Amino acid sequence: MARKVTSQDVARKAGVSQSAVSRVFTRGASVSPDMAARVRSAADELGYRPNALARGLITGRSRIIGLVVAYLDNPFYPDAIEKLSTVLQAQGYHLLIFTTGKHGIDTDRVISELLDYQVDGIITASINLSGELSERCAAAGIPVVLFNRAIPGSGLSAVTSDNLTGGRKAAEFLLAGGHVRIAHISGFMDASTSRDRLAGFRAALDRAGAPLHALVDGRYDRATAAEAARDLMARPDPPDAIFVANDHMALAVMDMLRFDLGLKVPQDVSILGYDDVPMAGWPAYDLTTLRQPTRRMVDATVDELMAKLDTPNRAARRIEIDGPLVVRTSARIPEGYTP
Amino acid sequence: MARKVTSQDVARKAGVSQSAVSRVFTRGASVSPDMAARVRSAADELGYRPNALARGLITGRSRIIGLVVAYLDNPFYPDAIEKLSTVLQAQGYHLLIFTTGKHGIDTDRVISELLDYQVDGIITASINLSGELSERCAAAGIPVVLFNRAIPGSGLSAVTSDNLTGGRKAAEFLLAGGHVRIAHISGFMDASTSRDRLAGFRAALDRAGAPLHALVDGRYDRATAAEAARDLMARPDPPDAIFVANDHMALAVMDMLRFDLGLKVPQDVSILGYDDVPMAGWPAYDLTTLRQPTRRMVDATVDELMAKLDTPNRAARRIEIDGPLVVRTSARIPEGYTP
DNA sequence: GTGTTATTTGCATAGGTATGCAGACACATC
DNA sequence: GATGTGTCTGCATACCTATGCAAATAACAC
Repeated sequence: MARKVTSQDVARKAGVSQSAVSRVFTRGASVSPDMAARVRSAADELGYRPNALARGLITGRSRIIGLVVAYLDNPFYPDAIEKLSTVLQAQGYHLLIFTTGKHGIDTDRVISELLDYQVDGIITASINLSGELSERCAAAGIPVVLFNRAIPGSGLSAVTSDNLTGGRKAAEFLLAGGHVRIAHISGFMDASTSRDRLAGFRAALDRAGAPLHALVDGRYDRATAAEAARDLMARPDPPDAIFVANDHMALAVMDMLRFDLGLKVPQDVSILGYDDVPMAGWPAYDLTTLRQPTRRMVDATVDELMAKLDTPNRAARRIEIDGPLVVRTSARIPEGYTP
Repeated sequence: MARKVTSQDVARKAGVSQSAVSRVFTRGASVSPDMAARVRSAADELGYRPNALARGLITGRSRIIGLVVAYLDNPFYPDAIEKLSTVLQAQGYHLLIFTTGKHGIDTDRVISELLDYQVDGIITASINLSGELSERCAAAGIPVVLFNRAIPGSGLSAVTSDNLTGGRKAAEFLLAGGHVRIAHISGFMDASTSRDRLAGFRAALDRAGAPLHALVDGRYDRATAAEAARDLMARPDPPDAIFVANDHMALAVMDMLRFDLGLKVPQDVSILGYDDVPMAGWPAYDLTTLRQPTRRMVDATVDELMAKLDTPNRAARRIEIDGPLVVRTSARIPEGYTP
């Protein structure tokens, strides 16, 4: 186990001071070309690289971003995380993962650990951290950006798709398709995402004078959503269309309808999802769904985080990114429909 | 932005030395109950927690594990990562993510960054890091465990399922089912995982005197695998069974067979996968597959890493975990089959 | 009382880097 | 030659915590 090579070692070898070595590796510092060359050659020879921990300690910037995530079984998140990591990496930041477990237990402990590592910023995904998150992070001066969720009144920046509009588009598409008993399987109601999708959906139905035929909470969980679908179809007046709050549940619903209940999609029931995860495009499902533009959401998240890092007291921003309805075959297509 | 509260502040407030504060937060250090109480109360009041960076700097242990990952679109990985993170978190470690991109570009840069952060250990997943990884990490004294891949002769510990046996079980099941033209769509051959699955598969066929009817490289990629399947079926003598090297590809193959070619699974072709990802159990696919026991693989990975942390010059271990064949309906079930 | 051992505490330093400050130097200007 | 301007460089210190060492205290036996 070779002893770690430090800037001292390099300095000695190059016959300069430790400060000089440091300056060579700090961009924006004043160094003569001659010295830079000497130092770099010595550093290469010894295999020296600055210690990120020591650097973070003194600069007060760790270049670590905490990512808090509850679960990864909805494939929307792995995709987003991969992109997040790549984009941040290109800017010299890295993601430190914190998992809260499905039921958001131990939020308190997670936040503490997050702060222990002196993270420069925090991104949360698939998660609802209570008010204490915002307070403690604000107290520590750490910027937070919520990804795919918003907490109104929390003073935290948030990036989502335009869920209200998405909900509206869903309703309009189903109405145009001539559906009359339109149901919704929602995500849990503590999530702004669920509330907004429902609100937009409901508003558009109202505007058309159509009732929301039924509303069930699917809790963003496959099993729950499948049960909800079974219950809906067992009613005396089953729906002829179901808007499901995300693809992950929508696929479970389709499985339930087709394989357990022997129904045809979309002939018997139209299904609409939300997210456009890769599987939605697979022929076995071919799910009509509202796309969340992951790429743009990720870029916006990182931009917002970087902006907050540069400008500490910047006001929180609420960023909503519009995504298209991706028409496939799981929902009846209105006559003469053009996108 | 509140100034950071340090052990000095706590010491002052509690009327003790900084060392005392440190000792209270270092388990195994000698402190009187009286002082511990005083310090803790002062710390709570000020909201003090030890700075992990400073601590890492002096102890030489950052409690950060680097996770190197190429891609997350195969759902086997998000699942594993979530579990890895949870298990490590319980032991006071956290995962710092490094993505290499699909084509393993920039491996060199990734390793450098990894070392910059003074990670205590490294776990790689879905990735083939060349010999330089092992060399540089060995030089720096950082333990490495490969997850779901092995590099023979590299001297690195590796945890996989028992791929040889898995391949064998696949062949035996297909043979018992009476198949005679048995093909394989493999992963890329740089991966030990692919090679072992194929080797086990081939060995069992040989032993039974059956030929491997066809072999194509699917590169662990959906599109490539689907094309491979199309090509196979376009031959004058198409296979009656295909063993696909992972579920991710197997599902694409099933889609291709059923929706593009109008074939029936398993009546026209039997399909076998590998992994048992959640989707394999969904009724739309109901894929017969070899389970990789994620939970046990993750536990073994973490155990091995911790062991290497405790015993620096420990010999590398190669851990293979047996998983069952999960029989569903995508492959013909042999007469009188019992598991 | 002395002596012995165990426990607790503070002092001082180390760990690896960044940076304010002042000195050194070169060069130009008058 | 004196003064000013600008560029480099080294010194010394700070960031925050852990820990070896020695001093102080306590506990105990005789």
